[in-house]
Amino acid sequence: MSLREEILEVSRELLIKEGFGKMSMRRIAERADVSATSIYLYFKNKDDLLLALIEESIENLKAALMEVVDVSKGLLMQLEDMARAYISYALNHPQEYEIIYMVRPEEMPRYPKEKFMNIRSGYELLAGIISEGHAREQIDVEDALINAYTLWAQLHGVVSVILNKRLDTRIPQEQFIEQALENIIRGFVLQKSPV
Amino acid sequence: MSLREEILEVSRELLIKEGFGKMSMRRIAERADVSATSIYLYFKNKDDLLLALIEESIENLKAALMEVVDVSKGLLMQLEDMARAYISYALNHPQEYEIIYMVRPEEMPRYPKEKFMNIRSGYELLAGIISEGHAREQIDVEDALINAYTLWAQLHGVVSVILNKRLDTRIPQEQFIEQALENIIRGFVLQKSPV
DNA sequence: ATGAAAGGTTAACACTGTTAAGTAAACAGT
DNA sequence: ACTGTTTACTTAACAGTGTTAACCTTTCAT
Repeated sequence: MSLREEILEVSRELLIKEGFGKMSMRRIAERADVSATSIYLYFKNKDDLLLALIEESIENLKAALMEVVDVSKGLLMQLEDMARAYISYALNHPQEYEIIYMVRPEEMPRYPKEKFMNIRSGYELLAGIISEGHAREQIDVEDALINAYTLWAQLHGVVSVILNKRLDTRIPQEQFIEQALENIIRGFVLQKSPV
Repeated sequence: MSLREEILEVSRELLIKEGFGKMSMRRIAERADVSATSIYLYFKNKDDLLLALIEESIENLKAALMEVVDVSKGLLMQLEDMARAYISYALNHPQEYEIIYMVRPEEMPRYPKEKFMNIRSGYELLAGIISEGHAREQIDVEDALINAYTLWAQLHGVVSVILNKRLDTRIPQEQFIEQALENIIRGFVLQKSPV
């Protein structure tokens, strides 16, 4: 295993087990048994390293979504499955999920859009399914890509509130998720033109 | 103006004008013309100061929502107005909005739930309106509070995607917002039992 | 007048990301 | 076999961070 790969592995482990706050260059270096500056031989800076982790996380998230894709199932069912898979992944891998939304383009001007475009590719998967649903005339949406984004955004909001511990203690998490899913799917799917 | 108030004011100005990254204790102190350690006379630590700013921001956000409340308007219209007000506030005061979701309870164990409960009071406003709509039988929801949270979560997701610059460059922001609003409101409002 | 409290200060600790300069081993060309 | 260069790494240092301990003054109450 190359040092670059080891740094990535150690970083990810540190991130997951100890949290983002503990993921410092020196700590990573220590666990990889090299000096802190060696990291800079393989990553331009911490954001660059973070970005590599983000890309891995996006891949994992995408893989988790892909797993539940089942074209035989019909659009509505498929969307719900994906939405549930999205939420499950986020709640089961909180740190991995959260770094995806942690690094900002404006805070790392050295990395222009291209990298973030790549990151966005997760949306394409969703857009593809929506498009397919449209083609099969199960749904009537103006623009599959926009709807993929709104769906994604809504799901992100739901998991974000939970992960940020902003959910009222009076509300059971399960019930919140079910209600949110119901609202989101309904709001999306009823674009189906009345046949 | 007390030093405590001045620290808050300077912090807010620094946060808004220079961004969260530039808001360091020493910089705040410099602008308030005191030593950095003086801040600790009025705030236990940086998170405590941040929490005070968050509370102010929540108040501002709530005030912005209150402004558009118009009970003569009917539930659907009112919800849409509030949703738009929420998005507008977030986009027009990005730094103020973002710190609301920045500090985490688990990262500041010294502040237990009580403070965050207070922060949550913004949701109550929304829940109130939904309850009222329910009372007037304009809507049939099982639990107004849960629905207030799901609505809030979805709105947060929408602004979050925009503020985090995760929106695909192919998608015009305006169009994204309109589509999201449409989906969110529809998903929520069609719980109205068919009369 | 004396003691205590209020409201500040300076110095220091243990961190952080990052850069510059240096070293030691491996390799290539003549 | 002796060069010169590249590769992979290190140490030392800079400038910054949040935070604590210890120390001054000034104000105030008894």
